[in-house]
Amino acid sequence: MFLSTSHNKIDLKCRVSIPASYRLKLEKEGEQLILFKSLRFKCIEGTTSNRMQRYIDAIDELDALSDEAFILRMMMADSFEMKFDSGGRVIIPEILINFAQLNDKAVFMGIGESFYIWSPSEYQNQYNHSQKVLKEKGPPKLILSKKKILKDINND
Amino acid sequence: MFLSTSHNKIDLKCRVSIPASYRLKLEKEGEQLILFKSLRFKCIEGTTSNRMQRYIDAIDELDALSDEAFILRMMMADSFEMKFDSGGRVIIPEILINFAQLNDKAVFMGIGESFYIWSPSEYQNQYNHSQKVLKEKGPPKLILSKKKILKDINND
DNA sequence: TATTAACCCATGATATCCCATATATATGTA
DNA sequence: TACATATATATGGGATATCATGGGTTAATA
Repeated sequence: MFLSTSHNKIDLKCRVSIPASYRLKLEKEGEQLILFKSLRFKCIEGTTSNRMQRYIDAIDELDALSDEAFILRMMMADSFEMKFDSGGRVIIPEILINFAQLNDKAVFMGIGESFYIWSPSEYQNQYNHSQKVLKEKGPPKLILSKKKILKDINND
Repeated sequence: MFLSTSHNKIDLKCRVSIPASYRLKLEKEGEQLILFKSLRFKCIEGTTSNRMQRYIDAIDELDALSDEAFILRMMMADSFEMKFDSGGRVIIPEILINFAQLNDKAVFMGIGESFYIWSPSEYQNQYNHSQKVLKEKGPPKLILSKKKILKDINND
């Protein structure tokens, strides 16, 4: 799983170290790293090639002319397979740098099956927002049982 | 997987570089590159010979006189097996150039199992449309199929 | 013979590789 | 606890390879 948060530097060649724990997960599973534009936030999302393959499979199951299929195709087009150098770094494509408005610092935020890469300021915004929601609404109820998760999924 | 987007030049000899990452995928799988008229959009579609073979197989399973079979056969008729030069370029057949209204620039858009080749202006239209849909409808709530997510949950 | 594809080599930009160094984390010892 | 040492991780920079592109020469075709 991709967990924990770290702040790494982006150098002049647009290289950035992927946190070692993330690399370890990828290596253990023999997976490639895919980076793409988040559909939800102004950040880059990272995940495994295996998971990306499942998005691709999902395209074939949709009406090819539907909006969903369209958005999925665009997501593929904004995705990149990363190569690591010997120091565990990747070069972030310019398109993604611009999209997430990254400069010289990147905040890695592990969220389980994938992770986000934020600019420090955008990360701070999101963090503040979540703290505010937490204060106003209280902590979310954790749904741990499978039965409840299934129910949620089927009610969406 | 065919991923990411790149804008390459079409030279006076109608040669264009196929993005290196696409070539790598084809090479790794020992596949030929097939180009054909998209059935849905005003663009060229590229895929592997293997996937094209599956289209061909699918025709045999259809009613031989059906419209579907007819359309698929038309697609075959306008399909071309590409040969690479030493620099990783192909010569795009004139029929396809005209169909997609290509001029001196081609936009390669990877969508997983295949990729599109657009004229810059048509690509821009498609891109704008997807951004509009994304803004209006938000990201698809559940992109992965329920079946697969249930499977994930039960495997955890 | 005219046209076009196939093949060859050149070039600038940029990614990749390699090695050195700094920083951080963990471990051992007093 | 405090400090020293070891290990792993992150970062910097220069050499090398690869990519996209241009252009010329030969081979096929019709």
